[in-house]
Amino acid sequence: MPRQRATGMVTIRDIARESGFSIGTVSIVLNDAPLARYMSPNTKQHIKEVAQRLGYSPNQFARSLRGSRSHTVGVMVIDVTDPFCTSILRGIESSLYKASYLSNFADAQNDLGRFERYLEMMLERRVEALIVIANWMLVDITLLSDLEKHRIPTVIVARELQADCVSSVLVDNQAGARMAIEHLYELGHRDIAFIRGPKAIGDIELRWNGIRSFARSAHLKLDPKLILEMPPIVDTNHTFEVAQKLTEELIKHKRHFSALMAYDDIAALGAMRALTKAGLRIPDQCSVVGFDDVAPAALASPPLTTIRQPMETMGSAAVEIVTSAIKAGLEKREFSTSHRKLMPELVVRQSTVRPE
Amino acid sequence: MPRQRATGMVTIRDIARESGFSIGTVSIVLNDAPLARYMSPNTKQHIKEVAQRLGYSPNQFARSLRGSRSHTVGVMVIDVTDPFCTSILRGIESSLYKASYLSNFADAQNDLGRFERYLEMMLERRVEALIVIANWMLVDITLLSDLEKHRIPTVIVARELQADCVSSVLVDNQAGARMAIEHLYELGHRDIAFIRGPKAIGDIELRWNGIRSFARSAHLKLDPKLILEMPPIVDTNHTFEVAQKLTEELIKHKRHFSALMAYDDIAALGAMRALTKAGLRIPDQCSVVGFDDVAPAALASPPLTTIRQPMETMGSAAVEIVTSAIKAGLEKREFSTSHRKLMPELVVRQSTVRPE
DNA sequence: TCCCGAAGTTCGATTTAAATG
DNA sequence: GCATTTAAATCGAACTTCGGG
Repeated sequence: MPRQRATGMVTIRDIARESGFSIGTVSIVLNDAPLARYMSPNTKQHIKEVAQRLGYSPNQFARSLRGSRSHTVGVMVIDVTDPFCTSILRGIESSLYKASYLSNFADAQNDLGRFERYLEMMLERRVEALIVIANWMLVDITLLSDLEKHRIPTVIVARELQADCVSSVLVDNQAGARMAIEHLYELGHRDIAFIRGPKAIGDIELRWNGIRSFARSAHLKLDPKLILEMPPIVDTNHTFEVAQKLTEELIKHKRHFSALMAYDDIAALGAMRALTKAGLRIPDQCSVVGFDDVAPAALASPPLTTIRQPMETMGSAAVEIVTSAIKAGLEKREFSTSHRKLMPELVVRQSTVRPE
Repeated sequence: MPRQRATGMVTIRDIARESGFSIGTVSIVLNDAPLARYMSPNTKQHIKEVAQRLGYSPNQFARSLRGSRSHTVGVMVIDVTDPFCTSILRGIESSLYKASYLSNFADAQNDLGRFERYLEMMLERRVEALIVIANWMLVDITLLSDLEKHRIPTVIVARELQADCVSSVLVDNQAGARMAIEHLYELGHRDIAFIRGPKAIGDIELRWNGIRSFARSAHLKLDPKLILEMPPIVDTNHTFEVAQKLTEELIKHKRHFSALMAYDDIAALGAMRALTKAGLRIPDQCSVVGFDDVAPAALASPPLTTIRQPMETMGSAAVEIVTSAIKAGLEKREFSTSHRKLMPELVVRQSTVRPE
């Protein structure tokens, strides 16, 4: 009785039978293995043709089982809905593609339970590395031990992490914030309001540090009455509304300020809404600066001046780290974790202008 | 010489050796296979303990090779950077998670070459189904034959597709457009400008049809001078600018209109920029309506009235279709492709108001 | 000895048929 | 014969070894 296969897939056996050569020969030819050097061009040509004709596509399960490589990298996004995360994702996928890796994808949806379950699933599938695109969600440390145990190279993008067994890629938040306030200062603004981000998030605190350090060096006084504090824990879905509320209060109290700087773009857009609703014209009556350069920033009216995080580059950097770690692992070399800090960039658009 | 393993993973063999039972027994116990019914509770207990202690995690490659199931679904996004696509993606991932599938992810980046290469990679990895999240990019028909050949259930989300071997999920574009214009009409608008989408995209033409059919039924005259046509092929990255330009021209020609309706949110935001720059107040001097309800729509000032596509639901529907198709395949039942059309919803925000 | 190709082993888990007390 | 357990075949590809000309 002829072999019966459940799947309609054509295997190396079929190629062998059809071409009249043995399985081994076919394997050698199709993989261009060293031994293929000694094979007659006719044989090679013929086998390749048959493979092409039958639409042969090697079974990765078999291959992976044998070689214990999956050619797959796990990519965990804390929130796919966040444009910041997706820009990084774009960079990651782009680089993975060039390196011929495919990704196992997971959207943690800001939920720690999901995060852990997905981690298990990725481990089961033997991903060769893991890239986590963070946002505000605090990533638990158990993650680290799990991965360390299995010797899977891991990178976290967009989050400062003290742990030493996980690599990281992030922007220089402090420098970025400094660039933003410096921009306002050079335009001539002295009465600047701030929306200060949630203190629970280390990265965002760094932005505040950048502001303070510039203020000190420029002898600029920061008026505490102009500093709006976001609650320590904010669901990112509410950033906009909370920022809007804070700004509305500020306006209601008739504080004077000629510019406003927010810890991220969404908060800046929330502030813009409050200003617009109050009848204030941007930028003539109030300049606004954000941080991130997320897509909606450029779509606002007026378009938002902001600090751009090189999101695609961050994604690519993460891939570079894991691919070299994988290579090192294959060659049994040691590979130490790396922590890359990239420079942001000031993008001047129409929401900032010299004060009247 | 004892067995030497490259990976540090513990296998079923280790459990067998450590527990003193055979490989088969261990497998039966750990999988709760039918035969496990006849096994002594002591044996089961013991084996499970050993597995637990050694931290056994079955090798999915081996499992998949044997069972020819990957428990993986391919998800191809034409553009991850598009917030419309990511909302659908959220729905897909959410449902896949519930069904215990993991996804192989690919971002085609609006590039047909990539699309095809990714298709190959997914085939190699034996995804059990494929979900494509479309946008404007025209998906080639070779895709279909490829998948049909391999009997992999496929769904396209957000695109009308004539082919019968691929399922589809999309919104009722015609009804949606009708809801939008009806909203303006009921507010009292009679001089309505339109930004009409690229004609090359069938779905978007349907929106225009919806408008025309309503106009006919309500005896509303559509002034050709108020109809702005997008060029037939627009890179989505330029939708905003092109829409802005068109609107600026309209304003320059001093045409009178009290409302403007765009074929999607990004175009609507482009129009809003043109209006704002011209000093026109929204909505007092001009109401604006979009389509999609993509994130930036709610963040604009004023927030945009629009037609919401149930994006997450669309993603879930796609997963439902493929999971039942997979189930049918396993049970060797026939499963016909389905084409689901979902209803959009009018979301009234502050960009529309009764005309002065 | 050189070249080409065949045969058999391995990877880890599942499952069937068979063997043990 | 029955209740338990196990050896052996299988999945598909890759690599090592071996043999014929």
